[in-house]
Amino acid sequence: MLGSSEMRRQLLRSSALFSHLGDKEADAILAEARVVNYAEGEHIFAKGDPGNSMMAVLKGRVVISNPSLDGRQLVVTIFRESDVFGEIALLDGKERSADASAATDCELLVVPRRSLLRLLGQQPELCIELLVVLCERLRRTNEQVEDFAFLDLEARIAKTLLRLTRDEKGASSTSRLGLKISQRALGELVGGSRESVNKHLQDWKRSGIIAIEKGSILIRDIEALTDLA
Amino acid sequence: MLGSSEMRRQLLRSSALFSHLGDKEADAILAEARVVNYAEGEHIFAKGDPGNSMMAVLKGRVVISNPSLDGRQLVVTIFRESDVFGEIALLDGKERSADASAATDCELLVVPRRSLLRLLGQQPELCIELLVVLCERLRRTNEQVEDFAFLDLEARIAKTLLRLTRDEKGASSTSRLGLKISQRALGELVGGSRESVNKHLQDWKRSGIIAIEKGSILIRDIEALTDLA
DNA sequence: TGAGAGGTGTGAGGCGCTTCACACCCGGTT
DNA sequence: AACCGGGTGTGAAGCGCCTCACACCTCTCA
Repeated sequence: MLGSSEMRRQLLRSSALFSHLGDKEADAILAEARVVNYAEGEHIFAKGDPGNSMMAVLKGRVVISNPSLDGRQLVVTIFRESDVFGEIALLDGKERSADASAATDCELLVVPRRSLLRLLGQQPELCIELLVVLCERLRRTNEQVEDFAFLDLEARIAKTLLRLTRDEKGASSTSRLGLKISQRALGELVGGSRESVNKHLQDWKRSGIIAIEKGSILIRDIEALTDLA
Repeated sequence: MLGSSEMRRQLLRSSALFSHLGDKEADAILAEARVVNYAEGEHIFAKGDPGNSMMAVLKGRVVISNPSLDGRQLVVTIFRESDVFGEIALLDGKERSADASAATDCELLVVPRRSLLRLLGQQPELCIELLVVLCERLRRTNEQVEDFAFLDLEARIAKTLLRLTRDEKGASSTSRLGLKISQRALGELVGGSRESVNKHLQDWKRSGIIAIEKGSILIRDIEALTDLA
């Protein structure tokens, strides 16, 4: 469905998890995986669904979020090209632990549970690779707990602002540190209300730490932000 | 150092992670692991230390906690017999991500990094077992993030009170749901101040949900607590 | 052209939690 | 005996963040 088998292998290897795979191993996975497209805003899976597959992002952005009882959302992560997600439910066979939906139009490689489990048994390489992915995930989540426990809203906003710009501009090293995100979305990332986010941004604008233009945020003083976080 | 090799294998298999190992595999690990004792309150490792080993708890309790800049502590987990910890730093070769210290006198099996990595490559079984352990860890931590983001202090206290009693009395099914823990320690578990914890406990005492006697907490109305959480 | 939707800016009021301060009780130490 | 440290109970003051309420702006769409 996607050109020559060599091209398809390259596609697979673009994901961190599969990057070290040999041709044979790659083909084994590709034989059982499907490519699926989602439109912006579309629902991928919901917390509580049975988790019988794992996904790799080939193109676009995927938002992982947690719904609260009263309808609020906490955005836990945003995955992009070459990231893998949905491994947890797949590995332990339980329910999905969060919602996933498409932040932009996107293209996912879907690996079914049975296939991956079998491959894991056969390929220690892959298994260890997956261990590393889970470790990173765990470190990140631990840090999130810490942040909620110790940092106030201002510090959390500063921190995620810095993280977002690093992520964003990491590849395309645009000199200007701009960031296009709605304040409501920022609120869902840091676990705060839209209004509070706005107030802190205004404070920072007044102190010259950031500038706001045309719905995007420019960071003028990284030092100051780093101090706050 | 610990009797017959058969006894030592049994010891090793008492840990969830190693329970499915064959004799040969068990011996391979035992050949490279050491048993170490720590006294109550003793330091095991600190956040930031190089992480070149993994531990299995043979006896006693180990507290995993995160220090904040201003000296506060957040207790992340308490590990007990048959639990394994310290795998993260071991696997990715980075620093330890939290503090560990002995909550009671305890006995740990210490597996050095190099040994375990080699064994993982050779034993897909063990590798998958470890994946499952990490998944559980990840689910638990995700839930913690959720709790901090959505639940107020009262709900978090209720929840951990329930969890603690379940953990405690799970094995030794004492009919009475008592729990001996200082209110300060409870505060560190839920990310709140000792005073606030006290106030909620008092409220609950007045409503007959719990009783407090001789420094230990009796749960009288599990229903009510569950509702709060 | 006007209506509606979604993003932004801002003030008032209120609740939850922290910090500080202090009093009390108990067990161990000298 | 007097004393101390650690755990507990409680009130006052204050801050951070939330909710609510409302104004304004811009874009899209009929």
